[in-house]
Amino acid sequence: MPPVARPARVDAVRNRASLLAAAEVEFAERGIDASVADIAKRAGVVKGTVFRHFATKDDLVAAVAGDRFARLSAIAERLSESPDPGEALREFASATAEILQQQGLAFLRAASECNPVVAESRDQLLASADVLVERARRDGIVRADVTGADVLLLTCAAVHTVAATPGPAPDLWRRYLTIVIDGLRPEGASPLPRPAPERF
Amino acid sequence: MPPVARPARVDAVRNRASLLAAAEVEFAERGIDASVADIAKRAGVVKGTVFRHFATKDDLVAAVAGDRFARLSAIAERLSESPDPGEALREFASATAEILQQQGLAFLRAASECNPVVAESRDQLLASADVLVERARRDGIVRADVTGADVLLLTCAAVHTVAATPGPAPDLWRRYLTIVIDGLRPEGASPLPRPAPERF
Amino acid sequence: MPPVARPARVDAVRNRASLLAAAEVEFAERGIDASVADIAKRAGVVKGTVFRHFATKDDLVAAVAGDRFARLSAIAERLSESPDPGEALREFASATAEILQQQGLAFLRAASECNPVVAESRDQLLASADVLVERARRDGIVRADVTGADVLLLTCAAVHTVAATPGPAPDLWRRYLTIVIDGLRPEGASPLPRPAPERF
Amino acid sequence: MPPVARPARVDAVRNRASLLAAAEVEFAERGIDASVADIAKRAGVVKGTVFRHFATKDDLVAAVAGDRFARLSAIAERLSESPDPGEALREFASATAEILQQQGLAFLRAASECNPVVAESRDQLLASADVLVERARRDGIVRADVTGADVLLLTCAAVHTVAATPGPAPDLWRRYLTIVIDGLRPEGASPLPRPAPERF
DNA sequence: TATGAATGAGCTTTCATTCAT
DNA sequence: AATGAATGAAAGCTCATTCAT
Repeated sequence: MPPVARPARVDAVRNRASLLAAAEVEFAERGIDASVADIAKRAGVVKGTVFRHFATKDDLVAAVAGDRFARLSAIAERLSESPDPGEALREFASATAEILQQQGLAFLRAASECNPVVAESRDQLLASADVLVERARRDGIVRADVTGADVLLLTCAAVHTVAATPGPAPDLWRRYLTIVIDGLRPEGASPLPRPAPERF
Repeated sequence: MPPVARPARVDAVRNRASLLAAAEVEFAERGIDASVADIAKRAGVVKGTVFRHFATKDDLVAAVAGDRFARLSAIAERLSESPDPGEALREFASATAEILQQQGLAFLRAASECNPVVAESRDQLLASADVLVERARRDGIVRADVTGADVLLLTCAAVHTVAATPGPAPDLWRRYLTIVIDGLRPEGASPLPRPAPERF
Repeated sequence: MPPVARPARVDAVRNRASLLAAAEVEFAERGIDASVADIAKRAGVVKGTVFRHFATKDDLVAAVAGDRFARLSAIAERLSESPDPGEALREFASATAEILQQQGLAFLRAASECNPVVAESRDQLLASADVLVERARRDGIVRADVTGADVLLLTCAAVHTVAATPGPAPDLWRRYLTIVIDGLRPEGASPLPRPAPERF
Repeated sequence: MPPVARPARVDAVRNRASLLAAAEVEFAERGIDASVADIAKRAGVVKGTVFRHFATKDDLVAAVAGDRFARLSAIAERLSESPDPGEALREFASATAEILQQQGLAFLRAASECNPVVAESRDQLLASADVLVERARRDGIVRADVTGADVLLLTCAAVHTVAATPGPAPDLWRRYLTIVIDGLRPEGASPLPRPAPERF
């Protein structure tokens, strides 16, 4: 029974939370190149503490990015029980776009690329998306040869246009997501030249 | 027979070409953060030589990126006299995608953002795109509320999906460009929620 | 008995002191162009450590130079209450010369030129010198048209002769300071062709 | 008898002269750190040509500095036959100051320090100064224990004050040279604490 | 002999990571 | 568990000097 034991844990938990919150903001603002020092400063701790909680910067990236993917998976799961498959798919794409736009698409991509833990979260999301697309396809709302990966990639693509535009129009993706979803309609669809990717 | 002809320094010309080629590859692979040292190494010269040919790293970026935009503008100009406006637009989008995919989209964007010369090349391209879209619109091939900026952004977006996919499928963009262009058809088009951006 | 006392990082304090000492020597020997790498090597730390203690090279310059000027101002203030104004002025000039000689005149000048904080220290010294000269003038010890700036400049000048001489005669300035101060006597003084500078 | 021989020499001579002139200006303006590239540009040649005429930058420094010392030696020699020794000494000091001020004292010092050829020119000047001082001393115009080196060093010192002053007062040295020469009068001279240096 | 490109060591500064306290 | 200093490997860029033409 150590006499001076527990309170330290409370600090640690609070610090970890502060760090994640700070990292989210910094990564969103500065991208994956945000410096550990700035994140520490925003969290109100020193640099060394960052590395106690996250052994490398990459681990911190993974924690932030993984959380986003997990959040999206949860949304997908909820929507998979919605009565209107078409609306569910549209909502899923919008929610995804919103989060991607908020956190920075480039950041999330960089994160998944070099981190297996994040990659796994992302794969889970992919599975959820497949379910939603399958339901919409059965209802004749989207063309037959479209997959969950297609929808996710196209959503990323629509979000990407925001970053490529100078002025502050954070929801410009809505314009392009509309066009893209129009492009998925079965009527008069052109044949697609390449197979859908299995992963992304 | 000029007795004091300028030999034009064969090696200098070769080095400049090597540097541009190396920079293209490095920028494509590593993005705009590719280091001058790596570019020099790939070109088979020392760092100092890079700075003889391009006074700053930014000048090198501009040379690579500017060239790509110029190439695209030339293509657009040629296509603007094609008899089939719909086919011309599709070809333009494909050519654009091909070059964007090859060079690295993120790099080109970063280059235009912090380099006024590159930005100008890009603006010229935008003007050319507007002409092509205008012709296609008059033919009823694309919906009325779509602009050159829209088409360029959507093409970038389609290309972006390649970078977001792991396996080596360099022309995956063809799949998504098809979907996107399908989405531009006038028939049954959903209303677009945000105005088109003026610049990009 | 504070349970969480600040150890004050003994090694950090030692490193900071080593750095200042090393910088003093290097700046004295090589002038303001002494490299940060050499200073670090002499202090027995790595380059990065220098920048932890002094964010820029300029800050290090300012720390070394500012300290010297502050030391001189303190001496001037003490001497301004001495009962013998003539002796006080001579002592001030000697003390100034000693410090200037030790630190390297060119370095101190360069430091004041490009660093506002150092410039302020120097201006304060100028004010102190004016007080001492004013008192000596009232006692008829120096000619009427001489100012604090004159005395400081002439002291710098006397010190400068040491640097201009090859052999190791670090206090050669004493010889020339004597001549210069003799030149300030009121008796038989030649008219001075240019006004005294306001600053230096 | 080479058929295409001489004209080249004319070019070479002209280039050498241009280089010396350009170096004078650049060294005066930027000090000894003036870059070879800038000197070449001002002279209208390329960098490589500089090194054909002067094997190292140091040699170029030596050529410029040596010329100045030679010019001063010539003046001293002429003045050593003047009927008024006091006036001759004053004129010599003024001429010296003028040239030192024009060329940059720090530059000339740096030049003599690391270049034996310049050092020799300087030694010759020292001998000339000794003659002038000896004559003035015999006339009772300067104190007995003063040497040519003293006068040169004090002249340098007076000039040094110009560089140490911010505003553009290029002949401020006249003020301090007056004070310094007043300080050399035999009447009421304080004893000098250190022997005169043999070289400088 | 002149050219101007290539070289390579040097500079200040940044940053992820390690480690003594 | 937290601190904050030390580390060392980058980075972009400059410049005296060498060398092929």
